[in-house]
Amino acid sequence: MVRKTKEDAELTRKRIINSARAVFLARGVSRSTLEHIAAHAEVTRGAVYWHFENKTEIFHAIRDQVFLPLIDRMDDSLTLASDVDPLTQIENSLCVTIDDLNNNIEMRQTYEIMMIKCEYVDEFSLVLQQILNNCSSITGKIKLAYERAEQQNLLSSKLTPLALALDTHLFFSGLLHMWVKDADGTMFRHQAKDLIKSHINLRRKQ
Amino acid sequence: MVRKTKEDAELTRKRIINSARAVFLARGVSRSTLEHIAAHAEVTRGAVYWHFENKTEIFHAIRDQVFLPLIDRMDDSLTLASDVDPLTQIENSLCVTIDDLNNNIEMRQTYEIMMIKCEYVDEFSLVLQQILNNCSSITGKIKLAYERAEQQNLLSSKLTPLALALDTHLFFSGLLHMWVKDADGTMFRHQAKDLIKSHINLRRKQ
DNA sequence: ATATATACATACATTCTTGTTTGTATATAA
DNA sequence: TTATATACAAACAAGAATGTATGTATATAT
Repeated sequence: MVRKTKEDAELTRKRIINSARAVFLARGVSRSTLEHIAAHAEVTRGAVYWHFENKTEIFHAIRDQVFLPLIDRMDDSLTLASDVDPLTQIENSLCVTIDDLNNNIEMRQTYEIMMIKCEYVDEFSLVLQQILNNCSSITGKIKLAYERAEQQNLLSSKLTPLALALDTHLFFSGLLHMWVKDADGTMFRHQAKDLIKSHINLRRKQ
Repeated sequence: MVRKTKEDAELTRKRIINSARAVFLARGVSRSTLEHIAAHAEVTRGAVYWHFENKTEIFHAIRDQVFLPLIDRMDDSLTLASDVDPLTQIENSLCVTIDDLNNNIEMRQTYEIMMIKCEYVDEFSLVLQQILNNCSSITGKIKLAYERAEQQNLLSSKLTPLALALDTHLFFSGLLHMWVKDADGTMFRHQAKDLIKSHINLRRKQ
């Protein structure tokens, strides 16, 4: 029972990726073997080696599946014209990400893998650079929103839009890390949106 | 040349720990073998197995060496009576941690290992719980400082001390993560203290 | 209809890594 | 002074994990 149709093969590929995500999450990337992944996908390592060169390539496939679309959406929600004020726009874009984490299992698992089930050495260390690049990109978008807020006289503080954006970005970065670590949800997950609201309210005039 | 004196043995133990830190940093915890660590310490695995049961125990030794004293100091700088105002006290305690990271190589390397060179699965997953516990402890201390600031009418906002403390903690958590990832220092390390100042200034009246 | 490339499964060889066991020189206790 | 425990080194055994090589049934192209 071999030589499937192209659609079958593509399905196998996706099953391998999904299995790898589950295995990475349960055992960590390093301790996950291609045999584990293959077994979970109900194929042999032969199939895995056919579709991927090695474990690293599977890792990147998982990452790209979640993060490539994510960046675009983050961009959109901060850049697109909107009827709400810029501060609410920032608040919403952060909340949307939290919603995504809550609703999208693949995204939640991928975040967890990237944050606490992966060691950034050797082939993985270049991912760190990508993360830093995304950060400055996102910070830039937030800064633009704060500049609009400043023009509309919505800000309470004398901080520059850049300083506000960096502070917001660091806040959200910390929130995401804690969100992931707080698996039972009692400490951060249940109040994540409230924390975002407070963070933005701190900037609002009055 | 065996059977050293007790002082020699303790020295060997410390050399193993220091070597493990270096090896963990370079190769990640998972890819570091006891042979790597032993070779770096210029001993054999026999010595490693004499002093430690396995790699996990070395990991915890490294962690304890840095984090046990750290918690106390963080406590002190926030709780002890001081002549500066509470907001400056918070600011200083955060800056001190940044100074520590800059000056204390062991601490810097340990942070880097814990944050991006370790997978929190199996035996390591209970560390996550410890981290969360530390977080709520630190947040509690910051909250107390904000309460004093509120009593002294130093705060600009209508946020509760708890909300302010959580926001500060998440900000600092994000800053530490970015500080570690920003290895060349161009993005966060060089302006870490300014970011802290801005964060606190946002809370100051006027 | 036949040839070929595809999509795997199976088998093999090699390298790591670990844990344990054994050996041993020497501080140290008695 | 002798016995014993200490602080390792060295050797051993076993299992994992990886990559590759080989086999093969069947879509698909010609």
